[in-house]
Amino acid sequence: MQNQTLTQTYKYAQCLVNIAKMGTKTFTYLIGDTLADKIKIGQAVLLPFGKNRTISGWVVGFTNYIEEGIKVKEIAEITEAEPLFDADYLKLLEFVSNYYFCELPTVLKTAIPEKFFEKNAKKYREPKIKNAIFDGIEQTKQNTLSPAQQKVYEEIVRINPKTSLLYGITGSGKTEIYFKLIEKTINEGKNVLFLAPEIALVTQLTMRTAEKFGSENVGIWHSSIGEAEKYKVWQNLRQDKIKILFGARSAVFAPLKNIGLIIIDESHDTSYKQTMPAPRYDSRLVARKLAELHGANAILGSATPDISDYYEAVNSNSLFTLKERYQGAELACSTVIDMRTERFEGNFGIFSKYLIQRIKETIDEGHQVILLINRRGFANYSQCMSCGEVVMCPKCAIPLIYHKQTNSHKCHFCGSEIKNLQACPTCNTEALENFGVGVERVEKIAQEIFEDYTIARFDSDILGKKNEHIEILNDFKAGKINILIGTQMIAKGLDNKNVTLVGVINADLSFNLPDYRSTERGFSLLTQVAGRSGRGEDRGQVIFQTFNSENDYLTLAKNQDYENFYDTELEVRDTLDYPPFSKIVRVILQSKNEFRAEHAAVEIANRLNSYIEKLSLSERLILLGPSPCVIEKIRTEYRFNFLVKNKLGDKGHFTVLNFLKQVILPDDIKMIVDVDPSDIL
DNA sequence: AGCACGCCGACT
DNA sequence: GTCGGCGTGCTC
Repeated sequence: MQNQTLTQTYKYAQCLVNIAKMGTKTFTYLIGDTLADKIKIGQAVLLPFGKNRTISGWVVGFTNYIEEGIKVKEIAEITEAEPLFDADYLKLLEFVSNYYFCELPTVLKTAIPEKFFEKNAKKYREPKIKNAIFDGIEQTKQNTLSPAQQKVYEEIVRINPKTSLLYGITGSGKTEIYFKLIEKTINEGKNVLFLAPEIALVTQLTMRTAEKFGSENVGIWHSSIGEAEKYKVWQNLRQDKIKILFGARSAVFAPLKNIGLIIIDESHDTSYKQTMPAPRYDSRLVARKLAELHGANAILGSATPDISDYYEAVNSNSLFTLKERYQGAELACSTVIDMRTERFEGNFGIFSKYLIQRIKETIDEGHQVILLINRRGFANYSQCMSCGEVVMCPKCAIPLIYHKQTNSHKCHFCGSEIKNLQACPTCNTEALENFGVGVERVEKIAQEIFEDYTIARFDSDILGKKNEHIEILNDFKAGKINILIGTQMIAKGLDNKNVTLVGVINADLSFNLPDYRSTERGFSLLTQVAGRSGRGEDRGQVIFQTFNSENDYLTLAKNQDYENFYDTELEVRDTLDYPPFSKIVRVILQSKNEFRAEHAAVEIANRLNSYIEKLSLSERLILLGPSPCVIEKIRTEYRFNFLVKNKLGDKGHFTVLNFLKQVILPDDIKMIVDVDPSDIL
């Protein structure tokens, strides 16, 4: 890519055009005399295109060379005085485009506010923005670090790896270390990017940071920030007016300047990876690339690190460990309750006698309870007691799940909803029964058992109502709610010192998905939710209910023993050639026609296989499949997939992608390439 | 994405 | 003969 300061010596600009189907192809335009010293990389421009058409585009390079037979046109005008991004930023987008197998304009669309894509960029009006979350915030004094925190902080500074992994058990006070590092970075005159896995956590952290560093220095960037505000923040970032930027996944693309430190909190969280739509990027990897471009440091922090991150840290002397809880709190003690014994003794309910007793005792002592049931809705599936059919989504190959709150059957994949379903869709008999346990059923039964206590539910179905989830969390923190029942959403970030009991209604749910990462996710979820208990002065307890008390992973989660979990899991990954011993590229072929999807998958997999054989790379590029996806149909599209396990690093990666690049498919078959997939359902 | 060019069927 | 169907291909 050409140096943007040398524009005067170039006659032509290479431009990306704002037309999705044109892909990454660039078009060469003449730079007119009036624009000669103004056009830089990242400039938004209007371009004459075809007959009688003007479209918007972006300058991505310069040249003096014109291919034969091409009649160049001249750039019509500049739509934004300042360039939107610089050459380094473009490198970041190109990295995403190349590594994640998607066109550059697709990456650009994810990265850049919509405002910059409007057909004929209109005059920009100053948006009215009220930063409500900063209201009433005043700067407060710094907290001091505990000796353990101080030691880790000093180690990180001394060893100074490009990427560090801060492994600290739940409640060990990783945030205090982040703040100390932020302070150091800012004192050195550099800026900080702070990523958190979801918006609620971003908001919490932003408030804490604004208190410490002043709200004028802090910015926010995530998908719920309005377009007008994003535009404004973008300009502020380009003018280097923001020192600390907080955000979720997409914030890696915010044009923060002069970055000295990138923090990725709860780095094990799968929401850092975008699965739909393309670009299917992992913001953790992009963040590391960004750090490299800025010469910055990156810090990953987690109580349950991603297996691959931990492996890498162990093998590169960049692992930093916090093993004690902050301010002397102890880890919760754990109890496993075997629900088979419970049934044998005549209790067929979803609450064990012990859990019921402990819930009552805990609340009567003035403490609070969290119950985890990792399943939305009321039940697991609805079955007709007349014909035996399970009610399925009309578009997807998964059961519809009854939701009591809305009196509807919902598909948890495509979101389609059937209201007030009385009779079986197959035989039309009114004999539907709900089987299995979801969060709504737990709520209903809890209301019956604990009728004197206040109970609230917290799951993604209440997120629709604007502020309800914030209100519930505030009420819970204020002690107005005795029992909070929720899905995995309650496992993240809740820091309520009065919670001393966490009950996991069905600990088995987390381990049994047909996916190589399901044990990792299950262990992480159980450890994280256990970490919500006993964060104050009083020791906490976690109760795991299970039908499979011999499950080794449950025992490891019970003991909150990440290191042993890591050793166990690493061995499994090694034998099966899964990450970190390989990198995975997943290829999905989908079509409304089942046979054609399957045929395409078989065809492409076969051709890829012989391609790999021809290059004598079969030992290190291992194909798995093709086979129907675990979820065989989504939104009426049939899905087949195969995996490529790559043990050859970048060379293997681009060998596979280069092969896939030249695959041509008919319109009715789509190919989805998911690099480093977060699940393989 | 648009828009032109192009090569076959049914109409005044 | 010619009006118009939308398949194919190009746009710096």
